[in-house]
Amino acid sequence: MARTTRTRWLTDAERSAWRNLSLMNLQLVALLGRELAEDGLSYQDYLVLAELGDRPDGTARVTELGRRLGWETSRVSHHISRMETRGLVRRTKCPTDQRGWLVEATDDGRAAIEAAAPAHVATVRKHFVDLLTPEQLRVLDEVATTVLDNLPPA
Amino acid sequence: MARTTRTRWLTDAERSAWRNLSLMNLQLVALLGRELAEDGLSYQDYLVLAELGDRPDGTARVTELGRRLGWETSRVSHHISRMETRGLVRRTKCPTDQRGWLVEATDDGRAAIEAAAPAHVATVRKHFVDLLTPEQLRVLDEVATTVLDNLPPA
DNA sequence: ATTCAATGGTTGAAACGTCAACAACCTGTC
DNA sequence: GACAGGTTGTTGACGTTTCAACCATTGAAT
Repeated sequence: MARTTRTRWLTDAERSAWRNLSLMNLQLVALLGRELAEDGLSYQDYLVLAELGDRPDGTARVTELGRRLGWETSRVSHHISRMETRGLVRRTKCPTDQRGWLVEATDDGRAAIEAAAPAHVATVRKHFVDLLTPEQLRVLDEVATTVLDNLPPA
Repeated sequence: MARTTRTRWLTDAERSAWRNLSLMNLQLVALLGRELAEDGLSYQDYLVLAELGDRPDGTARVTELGRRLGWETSRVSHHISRMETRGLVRRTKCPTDQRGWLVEATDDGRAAIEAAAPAHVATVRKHFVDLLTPEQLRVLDEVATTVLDNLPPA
């Protein structure tokens, strides 16, 4: 920003919105994580397994997982390694690109997310979705999309 | 949830809202963190220093900091220790409760956040606040407050 | 005064995330 | 076909976060 421009500080309403939204996210994720722990999964495990489950062939490239989850590639790689150690997922060489790997859930992985999903979804409903009107949900999605579309390319 | 109740899965709109909101938060925090790194602070450092700066006497109890930031006490303790090592904050025994500590920013800490704040706020504006209408911000705050108020006590 | 549950905070170990460096492969161009 | 530059993913080091165990102090009840 230009040195000569005086900083436009945030108004109380602006600060409050950003702060409360962050706090909300933090607390919800923490809650969901504690819940999932009872089923032997972390929230991150759940996200990965859910993403794999969404795909027609049940596999995803490492980079693609990263893009979907908003994780750096390195983070994906480390996390997949840990999940692999625990027998939740498996890596196979990508047939069409020799640099790449396909990640897929093992039977144990599929069983784990199937066991955890109902309680997880129920919690998302109880503490988030069902507290809001369709209109509020629409605005949230709209806002998030707007912000995401305006992020710097990197 | 009752075993007999069939799971009400999320609709696409509900999934999208939750997913995009989380993604938005993740990306914004990452962006702000990279920004602040140029001024030698992490996003977490910034939050702590900002919170201290908000207080009339410039001090806060460890637990109080945790409540405001949504951090577990242990996390606060560890983080304050690291910041103390770097000379950004200082602990003093709480005069009214011998168990407690008061955290306060050092001169270096105050200088650091003052140096970082303008660019930080500008980024929050550019990539969040200024992209949204007052009405959208109002809904965000309203939603976050609703959700936070309905969290389980723990 | 003594006990006892609750609170405030710290610690160490383990899981997690980021960063920079790197190796392997792909793609286009000459 | 060889080179240049970009892409894919891994690794190790290091900082961060969680979890459980723990100690000291407080406040309330007896």
